[in-house]
Amino acid sequence: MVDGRPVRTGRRGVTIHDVARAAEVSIGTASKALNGTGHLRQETREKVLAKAQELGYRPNDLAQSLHRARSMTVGLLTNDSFGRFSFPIVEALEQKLADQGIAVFMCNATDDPEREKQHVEALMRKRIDGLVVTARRADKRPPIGPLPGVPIVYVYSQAEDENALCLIPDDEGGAMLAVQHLLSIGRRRIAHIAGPERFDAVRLRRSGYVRALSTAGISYDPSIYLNGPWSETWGRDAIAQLFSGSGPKPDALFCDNDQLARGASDALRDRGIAVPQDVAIVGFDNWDVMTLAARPQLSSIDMNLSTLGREAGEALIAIMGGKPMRGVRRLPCSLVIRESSKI
Amino acid sequence: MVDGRPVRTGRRGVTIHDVARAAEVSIGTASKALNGTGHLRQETREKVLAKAQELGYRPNDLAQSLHRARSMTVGLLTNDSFGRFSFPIVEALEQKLADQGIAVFMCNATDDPEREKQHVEALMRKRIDGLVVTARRADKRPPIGPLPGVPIVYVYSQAEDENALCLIPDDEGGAMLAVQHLLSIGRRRIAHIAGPERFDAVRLRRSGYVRALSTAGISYDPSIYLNGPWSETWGRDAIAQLFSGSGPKPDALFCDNDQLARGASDALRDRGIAVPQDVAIVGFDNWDVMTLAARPQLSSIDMNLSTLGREAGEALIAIMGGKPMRGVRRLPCSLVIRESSKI
DNA sequence: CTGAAAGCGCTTACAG
DNA sequence: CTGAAAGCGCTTACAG
Repeated sequence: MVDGRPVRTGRRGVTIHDVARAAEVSIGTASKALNGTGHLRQETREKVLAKAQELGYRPNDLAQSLHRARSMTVGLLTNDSFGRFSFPIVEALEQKLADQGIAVFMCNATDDPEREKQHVEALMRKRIDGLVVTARRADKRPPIGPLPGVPIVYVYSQAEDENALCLIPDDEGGAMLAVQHLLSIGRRRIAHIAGPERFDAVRLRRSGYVRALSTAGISYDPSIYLNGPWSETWGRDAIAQLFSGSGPKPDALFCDNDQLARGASDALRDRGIAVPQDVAIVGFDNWDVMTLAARPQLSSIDMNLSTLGREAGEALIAIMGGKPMRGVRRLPCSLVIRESSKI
Repeated sequence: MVDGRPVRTGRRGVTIHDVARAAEVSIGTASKALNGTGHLRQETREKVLAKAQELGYRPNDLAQSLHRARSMTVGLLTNDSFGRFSFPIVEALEQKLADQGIAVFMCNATDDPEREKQHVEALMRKRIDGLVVTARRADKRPPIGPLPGVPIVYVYSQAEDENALCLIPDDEGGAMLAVQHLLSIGRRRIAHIAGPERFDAVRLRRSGYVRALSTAGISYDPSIYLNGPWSETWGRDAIAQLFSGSGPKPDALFCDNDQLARGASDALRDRGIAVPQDVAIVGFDNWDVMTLAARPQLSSIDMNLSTLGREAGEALIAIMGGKPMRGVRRLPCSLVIRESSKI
């Protein structure tokens, strides 16, 4: 009890009023003590803190946000049916933001523009401070914004939005890494088992493949560049195409993902062709489920999705802090060498 | 302009004051019109709505939540490094909640108890209405709560918390489905390539395997029950163990996941043993990346993770609505038959 | 050093 | 049918 009134904590939980009453100060003073602001006697400050602790006081972020310009929340809009790619991005992003005391609303629109619109609307009502958009897409996506006062960062997704920042892997550079590596181990006839051409990434990787070859003085041979779906099955079928004819056979494969590489590797094994002795292989994604299970284990290009997520978080924080950023930023991939391309 | 004052929308966006001023009513009336509450003249209501639309008014959920008992947000705490399992759950859960106008805060604690504690603390300050905890774990996890006033649902995760609701797949039933199916196609010597024994799920599946066999009058033979890691490599190694000796060979395999099944299938192929003619296979997880790429495609047990996520959402909504639920609920798995166990 | 008061954006009895 | 006022839980000038 304090001055006759019980120190009650209403049905709705303990508020700053309860703390102030218990510490026998005004709520203004309690607020200052709790936030470490203003000039207070050390004694007062400690008393308030002690009472708050005792009562199990938890400040109400909703009330705070009403004053501060910022809600300390951001939205994360995803469209990815391939959770596999977004997961590392989202994980790193969330961690980065959580470290700064920023909470993340997750919204999955599963490629439905109507759901997407509703999500954005709901996020705006929640007064998010920023928005991250991620999605595996064949090509550029329509822009979300502009959202008055809310910066947008696209990650692993590119929008036709010149005012936003886009962070994506450097697909062309990644492909060059792969091909240069194969060249460096002495391969000269490098086939490219590619994904569907409608993907931006596929076209960029093709371009990297061609550039790396031409830099080495090797001209592009369309007969060993093959497009197909993103599956192991297509990887196996591609081997059938490449090795059935009577022409010269490839001595290396660059594959647009690890499933293609795995399929190709299995098909070569079936034909008694040795990897990497007869044919070296480099895949893309560095997906351990594939690379480590294949025999031999597969070299691969890593898109560094965690880095991408982390940098997206850092960029968003910077933008929210008043430092505008825009344009497309391509982050480097890296090469992970395993048995399939050693020696 | 209205009565001399410009209809300005402050730096912080347009508020209900702006709408009220534009519609020439009080903010109380504006509020009622906007919410469809109270008794208003049709004309007034429409005028307010029109002005709100015109000004691009978006109600501030933060302010609303201060009044209503509910913030219309829930927390989602994950600990899953295998994003693969949580993704379908989380996706279905989020969709279910979004349909009810409930937003989801994503928190990944990546198995760090300290991070987990901070996340929970942050969520409480955000005044979440509920919490969902998900994680792939070997065994029961320590309880999060109790959290005053905040119901908790564990999904794909079990806690030593008798006051909470836990939703998990019926592993034992799933295993029985698999084995009964193999029995139904005439197999009698069914090996079980299992995961690590420290997993609750592994012990339960073993029990389902044993029960299904014994119901069919077949006694459990420990020499064809093998534990190992969750990898394709172990699946292949297990085949070496099972088929190298001189004893009778299995005519079917039940594998604790699809990677094991895939590895086993590849190893059988290498030995010239035909699937399903010589050995039929059923895996677990129904993970298309594995089941569809294997030759032949793999039958598998589906844990119906989307259903699990959806039901977790429904349960949480029900509990938040005042209908308490507790205890462990095991949801049925289903069998998906493919070439590896046909005929 | 501390408190009273206004205000963040909204809702909801309560009068009229 | 509409408005004035109190209040949700907190912060922040402004006085004293």
